Parts: sequence; C-alpha cells; structure tokens
Amino acid sequence: MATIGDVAREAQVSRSTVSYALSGKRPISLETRERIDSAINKLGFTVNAGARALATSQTMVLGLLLQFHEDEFAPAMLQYVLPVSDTARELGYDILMVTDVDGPSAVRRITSSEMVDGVVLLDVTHADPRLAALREARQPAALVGLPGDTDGLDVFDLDFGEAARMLVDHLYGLGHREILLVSPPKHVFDRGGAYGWRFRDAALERAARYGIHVFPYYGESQQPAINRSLYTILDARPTATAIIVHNDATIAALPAVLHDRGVRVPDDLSVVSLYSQDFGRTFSLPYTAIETSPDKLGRNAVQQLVRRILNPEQAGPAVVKFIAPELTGRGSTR
Amino acid sequence: MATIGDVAREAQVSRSTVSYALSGKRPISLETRERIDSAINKLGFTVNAGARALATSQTMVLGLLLQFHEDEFAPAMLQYVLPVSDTARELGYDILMVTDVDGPSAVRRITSSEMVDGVVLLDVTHADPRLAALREARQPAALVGLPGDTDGLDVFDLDFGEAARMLVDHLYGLGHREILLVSPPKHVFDRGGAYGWRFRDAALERAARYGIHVFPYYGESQQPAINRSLYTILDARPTATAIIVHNDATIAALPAVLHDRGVRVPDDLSVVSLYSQDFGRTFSLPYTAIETSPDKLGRNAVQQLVRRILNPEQAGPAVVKFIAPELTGRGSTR
DNA sequence: TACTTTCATCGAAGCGGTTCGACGATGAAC
DNA sequence: GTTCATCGTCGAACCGCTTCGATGAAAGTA
Repeated sequence: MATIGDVAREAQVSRSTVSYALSGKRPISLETRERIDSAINKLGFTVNAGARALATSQTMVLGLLLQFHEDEFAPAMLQYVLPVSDTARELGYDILMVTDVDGPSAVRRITSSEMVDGVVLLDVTHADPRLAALREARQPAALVGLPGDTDGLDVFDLDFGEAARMLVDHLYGLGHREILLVSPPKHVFDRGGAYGWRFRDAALERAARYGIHVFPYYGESQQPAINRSLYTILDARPTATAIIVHNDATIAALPAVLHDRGVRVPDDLSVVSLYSQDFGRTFSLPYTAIETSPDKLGRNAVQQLVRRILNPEQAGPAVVKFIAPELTGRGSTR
Repeated sequence: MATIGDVAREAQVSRSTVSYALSGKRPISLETRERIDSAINKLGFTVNAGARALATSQTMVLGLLLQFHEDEFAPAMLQYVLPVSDTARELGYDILMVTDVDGPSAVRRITSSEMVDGVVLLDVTHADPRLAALREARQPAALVGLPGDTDGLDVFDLDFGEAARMLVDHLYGLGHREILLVSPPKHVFDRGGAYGWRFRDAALERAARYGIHVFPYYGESQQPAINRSLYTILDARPTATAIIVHNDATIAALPAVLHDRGVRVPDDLSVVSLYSQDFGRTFSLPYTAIETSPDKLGRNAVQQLVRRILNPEQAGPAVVKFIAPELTGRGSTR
C-alpha cells in the first residue's frame, strides 16, 4: 500500500509538503499541488486511518452503544440507529457499533483505548451503569434517554410527561372519563426505563386533576403474552371508552386483537399511542399518536456530540433537551 | 492518558519489556511481571488502539456494510446485524457499521484507509457494485447473499432453490394443485436481489415437473399497497388452495388480511412462508415456514472472515456455503 | 540598498505502540 | 573448564502521518 512517503518521492517533494497539500493548512504552489495530486492518483494513495489517528489523536469514529435486551422489541431500537449513523457520516464520522451485554466494560474498552472520539448511548435508563464509565472517559458523550443524574452529560429525550398530558387532555376534551393505560412491561420499569414512569405518573396526575380515571397496566413484550394481557386489560374495565398504549410491542399487536374482539375504532373505543411514523408504517398502525421522533433525537444527539468533540471548551455546559411531543391525528378518537 | 512508556518508567523496565509482558510473546520473570502489572493498575493503562494498529497493521475491527433501502422492510435486516456483532465480539473484534448510500465508495473508504481487518457485506445482490471495490481491497470479505460472480469471495446464503422445492413438495404432497406465490417486490428483482428469482424459478420448475400450477406475483413493501396487492392476488385465483409467501413485509401483513376476508388457515387456505423464528415471534406469525437462519448466516460469515484474516494463506479457496433450509411446521397447512 | 514580510518547502521530532537483534547471566552438556 | 542454549531484558528501528520551527527566495517597505 502506498504511503505518504511514496507520494512524496513520486512528486519529488517532502512528506510534510504532501501532508500540507492534503490538509490545506499551509499554502502550496499550484505547480507542486498538481504534481502531488497526480502522484496520489497514480499510486492510489489513501491516508492510513490508524496513523492519522495516532498523530492527531482523532479517530473520526463515534461509538454507538446499544443493547438488544432479549425481552425488548428490536424494531424499535433500529429507528434510532439509522439517523445516528447517517448524521455521523454527514459530519465525517464513522460508527463503531457496540452491542456488548456488559455495557460499562464496553464503554471502558472503546474509550480508554481511544478507539472513538465520542460516544452515543441509546436507551439510557434511570441509573444506567454505563454512565460511571462514561464520566471517567476522556471523550464526550451524548445520551438518548433520560438518566436520574444528568450531571455533565448531554441528554436528549422525548418529553414523556408532556406527551402524557397531551394525550390525557385530548381524550378528556373529547369527553372520556375512564381511560386504560398500557405502560411498558414491568421489567422495563424494573430495569429503570424512566420513560415508563415519567409517562404514567404524568398521565395519572393529569387525570387526578381532572377528576377522571386512568387505569394503568403493564404491557408485555412477547407473544402470546401480549395478546393475553390485552384481553385481560380490556375485560377488566369494560366501561372504559379509551385506551392509551405506551408500548411498541403492544401497539403493534393491538389491531389484530381489536379486530378479533370486534371492537371498532373509534366507535367502540378511542385509541391513542406513541410511535414514530416509520414504526406506524411498518406495522400499519392507524392510530392517533404522539410522534416519538427517533430521527430527530438521534440526529440531535450526534450533532451535539460532534460540536463538543470539535470544541471541547466552547460547547458550553451540559444540555438536557426534551423534544416537544407532537400529536398526529389519524382519526382513532372521538 | 498513561502510555506504555509511563508504565515502563513506573515499573523500572524498558518499554519493550512491558510490551512483551502484555503480549506474552517472550518470557518475563515473575518478579518483573508483577511490577509491571501493578504499574498498569496504578496508572490505569490501556493500550492505545490506533498505535497498536499502526504497529501491527491489525485494527481488530470488522466493517459491516448494509443499506437500508427506503423501500425495504427494516426489521428483517436487523436479524443479521446482531449475530454478526455478537460473533465478532466473541472473536475479539469490534464492528464498524457503515450504512452509506454509496456502497462502493464506502467499501473503498474503510478498506483503503485500513480502518478494518475485513468486511462483512449484507444483502448482496446479483451484480453488486460493491464487489468490485471489495476485490481491490487488501482485506478479506464475507458476503451474506449470493452474487452472480462469487470468484474469490466467501459467500453465505440460504439455499433458496432448495427452500422453494421443499415448500412445493410439501404442498404437493398434501394434494394442492393450485398455489399462489408472493415473491419479493418487483424493485427487489430489478435491483438484482437474486434470492427472489432463485426461489421463484425453482418453485415454478418444480411445479412444472409435477404438472401443477404455481402462480407468481410480486409483493409490495409498503402499506397500504401490501394489503391491496394481497387482496388482488387472492381474488385473482379463487380456486387456489395454498399460498407461498416469500416476502417479509407481506407475510407480516397476511394475518390481518386473511382475518379480514374471513379466510381460515389451514381450512380454507394453506399458508407457508420463509422467515426466522425471531421474526415470526415479533410479528406473531403462526405459519409453517422455512427457517431463514439469519443468526447462522451471520455467525458463519464472521467466523470464516476471521479465519481468513488470521490465516490468509491457509484458509483455502473461497467458499460458497448454502445453508440447508429447515421446515418448521406450525400447522398452517393441510 | 538593506531590512522585513510573506510564501513555499523541508527536516526532524513526536504520536504510542511492536519487534528484531543483541547481550549478560545461568545452567546444561560434553 | 569450555562451549552452547536458554532466559530475561534492553535499545533501536519502524509503523505512517502531522506539525513545529527553520530556511531560502521573492516581494514589499523605508
């Protein structure tokens, strides 16, 4: 493989001159530049990434940490991965995707060995064990998902509290007084998935303020438990006139279950949920729902991360940014 | 950050001694080793990946190339990504995930800059433009998906021809004589997704041999076109007694459509398909199907790739390995 | 004309590792 | 009592690139 030295020899200049021609950090005469360019083309030269990383202490690689929990709905995670990858590439970065079961040690591995310039964490939980490792790292990080302690970290998440209020308000405004709520599965709460209780608590509080009823239940993540739980929930409160589904796996299964039971939407039951447009298309979901904007979240996280990488001082204090929920009407309420 | 020089000073040995202690490539006295170990712990030393890569010409990173076509069913791709990532990690490699729209230039970028030790290509098409770039690369590659020209490349794929024969045989054995076939969407064929015609041609050939009818149709990849096309197909051949669905997006939508039409499986219609167990679980698919084994495919590809990386000479000639299809009965035929 | 800038380029050092050859000290073999 | 391996360690070179300071030439200034 051709090195910068080979190019220098071919163009009859020094290696440093080639380097400056490549980076543009010092003026190079037109004539020399042309000799260098043609030498590069002739030899098919490409800068060696490892050598450049060593010399500049910049790898131009971002770590992307995610875990596919057995009990989780995989398609949902994917929506975050793509925008992260795309945005990184636009900004000149590649993605080192790490799916280790042991998150903290994965963080340590890629940061302490200087493989990456920064880290994006997906699906951050309330007391995420990866954060300790992250705080010890020299590289900046951006999180998707709200941890209990955001100190020193850039965090991006949907405003689940506001989302809950919007949905309850919407249903209340339509006259609903008994509303079912399917939260994420219990193990998500147990694991510390804060979006579960942030949403539920806000919904309950809002309901209490209006003096109406929101009946919370845990969802399930795997069939056939999902359908079974839906049956149970629908049977438990036959007088409920609306349902809020805050769980990907459950909402994906809902159309079939409602069809099965002969429940017409919105005539017999008003349905609202939270999911991204993409997700809704994949699963043909026809429900009025809060857009969860995984693309916006992933994009913002990467942008902020890169800002911090390029400008460690000037990027300012840590940011916690909640994306404002938007309700997309699809006619599933009345 | 501590370097190997810092460790050497702390342990009062030379840098090379530390390196040998780390790699075990030369004997080191117990006493010295202990001094080095405690120095490492005290300083929190980790080998710098870039420097090591430069010195050894090994990055311990594998490139994973995939494209999420707008018109494709994203959840299907994910099944391949995870086993690749997991297997790589088991073998000591990290994954550089590249989702560039321009595949060939992505291949060039990561290979010519020596960012990776090898490349895994997902969803390879018949005349995949990435292969040319791959053949010019110094790093070995493993493909998932069968290209027209496999020369010099390790290829892993399901035996779609055999899968088609198994399904036709199965239905023929049960007495079916008119069988619908939903192939992948037309644009998949156009793009060169060989699995589409490999399956279809084998099915048609088999049917011809038996003197029965297989009626092929293109599927769709996006709702509401999927459902619409299913209606059209089912209406077109009311006398057909069985359907073979060779398309992820379509099979995911099938239960709702059949339910809608009041078609009972298998009483009114026998249904067979191809999908992985995971996929079937995610979408609650109750059909007898060929297991597509994405985990096996991904795992084999990585294993072979690593074998070739570690042993460029000894790994032998390029391999084309077809995974044998396995039929999992779920009672959707009779 | 002499002095200072600016321009274009070069040489050398440094980034943080690995590895080859050498070397003194032991212990074994003859 | 030599001779030879083996063991444990060191120094130096090298991997391929970037960057700092220096240098000579050309151009601008007084």
